[in-house]
Amino acid sequence: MATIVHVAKHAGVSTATVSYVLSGKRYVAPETQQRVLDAINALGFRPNTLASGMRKQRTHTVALIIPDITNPYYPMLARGLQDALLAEKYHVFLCNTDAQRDLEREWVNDVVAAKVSGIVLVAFVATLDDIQEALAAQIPIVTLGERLMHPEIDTVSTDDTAGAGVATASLIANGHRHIGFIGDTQPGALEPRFIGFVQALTEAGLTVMPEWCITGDFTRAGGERAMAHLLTLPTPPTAIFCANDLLAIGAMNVARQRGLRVPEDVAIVGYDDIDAAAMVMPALTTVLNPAYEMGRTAGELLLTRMQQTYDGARREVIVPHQFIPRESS
Amino acid sequence: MATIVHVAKHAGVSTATVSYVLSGKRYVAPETQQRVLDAINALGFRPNTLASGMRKQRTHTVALIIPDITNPYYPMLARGLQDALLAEKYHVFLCNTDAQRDLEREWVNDVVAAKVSGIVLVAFVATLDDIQEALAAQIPIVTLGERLMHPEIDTVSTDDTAGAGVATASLIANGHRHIGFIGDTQPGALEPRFIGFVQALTEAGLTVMPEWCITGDFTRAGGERAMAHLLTLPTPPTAIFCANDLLAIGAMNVARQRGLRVPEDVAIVGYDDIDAAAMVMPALTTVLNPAYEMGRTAGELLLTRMQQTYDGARREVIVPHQFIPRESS
DNA sequence: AACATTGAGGTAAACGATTACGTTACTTCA
DNA sequence: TGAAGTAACGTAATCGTTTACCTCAATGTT
Repeated sequence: MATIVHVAKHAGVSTATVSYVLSGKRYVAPETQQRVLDAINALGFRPNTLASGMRKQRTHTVALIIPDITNPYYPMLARGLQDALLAEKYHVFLCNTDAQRDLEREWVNDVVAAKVSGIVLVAFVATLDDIQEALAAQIPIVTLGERLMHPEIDTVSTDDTAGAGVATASLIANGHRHIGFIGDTQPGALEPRFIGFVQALTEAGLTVMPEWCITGDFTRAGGERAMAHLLTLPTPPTAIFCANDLLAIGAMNVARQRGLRVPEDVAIVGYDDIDAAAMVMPALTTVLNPAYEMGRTAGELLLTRMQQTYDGARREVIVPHQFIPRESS
Repeated sequence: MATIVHVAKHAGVSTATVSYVLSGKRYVAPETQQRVLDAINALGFRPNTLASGMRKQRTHTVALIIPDITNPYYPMLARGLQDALLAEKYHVFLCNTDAQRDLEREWVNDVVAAKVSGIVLVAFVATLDDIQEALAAQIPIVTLGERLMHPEIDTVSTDDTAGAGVATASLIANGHRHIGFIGDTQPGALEPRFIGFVQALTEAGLTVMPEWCITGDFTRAGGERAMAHLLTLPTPPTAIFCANDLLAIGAMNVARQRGLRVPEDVAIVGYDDIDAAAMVMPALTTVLNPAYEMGRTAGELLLTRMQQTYDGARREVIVPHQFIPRESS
């Protein structure tokens, strides 16, 4: 493999000059530049990123730390991030934490040691304490969601409360008065969707019925169980807002198995707009969780920090949600 | 940040000794070992992977080069790979090629320059010529699918021909005699599924009707178009084998919109078992394309090469498919 | 003519771990 | 008792770039 030394020899200049024509960090006479470029081509030289990373203590790599790439939400996020970074040729490191705190912490420390140039973190349980090393190493971080607040951490998030509000309001606008909820009612990452649901009902002058608000575990099976339970009630709701599409699809399947028509007998709205949402019948009304857009935005924020074109105060960008009416409501 | 020099000073030994207790590559007296370990803890030392990579010309990182992480098949693959590599603490680099040849080539060269320890490649269009640099650099490669044959490249694949055969045979066993195909009938990555289809029909003494074999473009819309076309035929098939689930779901949706019952009026079988397959109604009969298993296997093969516990001849492992009967057939 | 300035590019010290060679102090045994 | 062997560890070159300092010649200034 040709190194910068070989190139320098071949072009009759010093290694410094080669390095400078590559980086453009100082003026090099046009003819000299050409000689160097020719030498590079002739030898098929490729800079050794390791050596360069070692010197600069940065690797032109971004770590994407997420719970699980297998969750249909994250591939989109990953793609958005990559597309944003592509132009500047950053690579991306993929880290699955399974939403476990020790793994989240471990990965952060790991990628700090690996001298990544930036980190995109989807933290489910980590606290500021867990990312101390990254902060100390001055590595730019962007978090998704609002769990981690810090003056030097940019965050991109969605206004899930508003999204859930719009979804619920659409049910109300369709004439429903008995509206249930399947999802997480406890403080946590998905709580805003419950809050938006409650707000929409309250604003419409409707009361929230606790027995219609079921905690499911965000899987299709969870949705099935929750729906089965709701249908045992003397007066089940006529419409249900589910905190994600998996729950909604599970609920819908159970409803139809019991002979109920969707949306005539029971209307169902989901959240996220996963692939399957458009494929089921009836197609699921839902709220698009703009994963791609969030990934891209995170990448853009990160880029400005990594390239030092911005180093001001914390930024928070909120990517708009989008209501997607289909057939299930 | 503490370096190995600090640790050495703190423990009163040389850097060599520190390095050796870390790697275990030569005997160090137990008490000395303990002193070093204590120093490491006291200083919070973490080896600089860049420095080590530079010296060893390997980075303990594996590149996963795939067309598109957004395609629901690949996240599973990625996870399988990661899980296999986790124990040995290899990282994974994610590279999307969009199945474009120049990108495939570019990424291979890129990760070679980045001195990855291994490559998992899902090549759609690349030829041996495109991965020349990786071969020259002696970097272990595992390819998925049988496109790239080379004495030093292990490959893991599935027997799609057999899988398609089983799926088609199940249709025949159910009494169908008029069986159609939606997918790719041309030489290419998914051709084996067509071949398996043809073989199954032939073995059962049935003839393949060209007008029932439609080329779709592997999306749901493609499936819809193909099915719409089939239904214009004077005698449409009573069963259809689709080369992937997206096609099958599209086909199924169109059939039901036209008032046909699935599977009574037309039976449908897909391939891959994507998430949505279990969620649609009726749930789709399909063949599991064992992405996770393939990723894990690829990881295992790679590990043996990277750790030099194997350096023999080319290995090819075929991960078994699995027929998943559900409601659509 | 003496000095300052500018343009172009060279020198060599980092960066932090690995490892091929040594070295030193004990044992062992003829 | 001295040569050979061994246990335990140290020295310093090396990997390939980057970049803080220099250097040198040519030009400009008074």
